[in-house]
Amino acid sequence: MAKKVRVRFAPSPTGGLHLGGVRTVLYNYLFAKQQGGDFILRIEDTDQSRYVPGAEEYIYQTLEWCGLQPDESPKHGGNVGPYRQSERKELYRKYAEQLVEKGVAYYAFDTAGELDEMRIRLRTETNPTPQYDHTVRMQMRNSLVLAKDEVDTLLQNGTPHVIRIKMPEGETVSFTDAIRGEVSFETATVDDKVLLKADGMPTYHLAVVVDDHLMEITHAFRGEEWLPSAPVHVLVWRHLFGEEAMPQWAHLPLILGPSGKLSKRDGAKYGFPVFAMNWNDSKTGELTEGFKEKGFLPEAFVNLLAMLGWNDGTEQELFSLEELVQRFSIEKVHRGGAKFDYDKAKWFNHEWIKKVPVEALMPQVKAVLAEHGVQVTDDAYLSNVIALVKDRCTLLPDFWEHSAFFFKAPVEYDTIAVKAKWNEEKKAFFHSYNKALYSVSSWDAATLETVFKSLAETAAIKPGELQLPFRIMLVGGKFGPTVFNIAEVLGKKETISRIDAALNQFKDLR
RNA sequence: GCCGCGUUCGUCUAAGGGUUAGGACACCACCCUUUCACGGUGGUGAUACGGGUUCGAAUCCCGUACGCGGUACCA
Repeated sequence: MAKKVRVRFAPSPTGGLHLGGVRTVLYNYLFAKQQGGDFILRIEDTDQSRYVPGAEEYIYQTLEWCGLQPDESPKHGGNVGPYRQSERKELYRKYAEQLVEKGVAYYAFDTAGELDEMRIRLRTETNPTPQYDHTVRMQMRNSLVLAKDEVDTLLQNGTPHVIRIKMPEGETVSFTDAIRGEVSFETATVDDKVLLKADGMPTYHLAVVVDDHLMEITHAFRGEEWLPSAPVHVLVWRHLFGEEAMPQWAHLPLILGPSGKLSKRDGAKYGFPVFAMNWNDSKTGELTEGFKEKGFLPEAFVNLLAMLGWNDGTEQELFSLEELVQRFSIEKVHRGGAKFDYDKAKWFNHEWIKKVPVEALMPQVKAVLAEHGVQVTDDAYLSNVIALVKDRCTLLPDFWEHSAFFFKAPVEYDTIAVKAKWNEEKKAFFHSYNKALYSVSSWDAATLETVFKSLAETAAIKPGELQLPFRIMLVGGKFGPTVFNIAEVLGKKETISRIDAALNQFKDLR
């Protein structure tokens, strides 16, 4: 029987989650749920200097907003915790030392200064960034060159040191990536990466292997930026737990901005968000806008992210999270990076606003209106309004522009537009229409239109000539849904009062 | 520099030896609508380049170019 599928998303809490990060979460989540497996959130906070307060909480909130809840995490608990690497610190050293004993890793006592010195000394035109690798390690201060008793003394004296992996020289390390197929590296081209830092914390390279093993991770999906260090991870797996126990790797393509790599700067420059939610950096005081606050629906956000680098082979583009869980396949994820297109993103949101039921939009539309000082008390009224205008809204804040007149009677009118069509006959028509409205049998768009048209006929005016003035009376300008629908939603009292008010405004028009 | 990964309309992508290279966004035109949108119909528009393999190549192989990533006691 196959092992239960377990995947993880392992961010470091250093800031907001951008598009690529959330998409990595999404693909992990989709795969786990489809396979009936577990989705684990592990916090990789091994670099204390980069830790940003609030970043972890931000991650939970983002996942919650997107509907991608982990089964296990520092917050949700689980059987293989702790899920924060800083709290697992003590457990990594023994694995690193195990590697030293096997002769595949070594102690290195070089100071930061000595490292710098080496990099400067060896720097040439054709080798601008010398690495700590097989060509230089024998010139450095480490347990490979120092006598054993000297090393022991240094260790006993608590001399600061790291543990580095000893990359073999003439070997080819290869593995199968679920997206890219067989990938291979010459070990001689990879440097002796630090596995355990001087402060006792593991680097990513050690922690990812140890934790994936201890947490029984079966599939490891991560960004393509990790591909170059994959051979290190394969080797650590081989020596610690056996390569056959290694998770199935998949390196996801990167999401690019309009000018290459996607950055916060792109967002500022091109006017679109790159983070899932607003991120307020406590260090810089800088606010980076999020998709949520920009007015995206989580359904749309998830949908557009899923389609950025994956497609099921059909022409379907609109998928709910449930459908994605059903249809997702890691093999169909693309190899190439995808440039993010904000226009397309907005299209997804528009489609989802149209698709989602009115009730689901109520709280969010209320919030939008509240920002403009409108407190909605009548839910039934709001629901009618939303039903009438939702198809016209691309982002949530658009609801204001498209429905403000339902909550505030016009104060200014597009009199220029009225003027062209205004005369005494029409004025008379509206007086009589308004009168008729008092006693109309049923207040619905169809009836209002019938009465409107029959009165127009009596007055011998083409209804079309009257609709524009009517519209302007109700909303103030040349916009909005069908005018009779507006009147229906507005209600009898309000409609009549708006006609009166407008007639009063138009009386000097000539 | 070196290592790795990529490359189909402007963008996201389909087609994985035989298709007039399909769809979506954006753009343009027309239609609908006596408002503004939505919507509908149609259009412009792509296999990076050069070799090879093959009866036949977007698809397989090699090279080149370009892009991206990595090259930290960061993840």
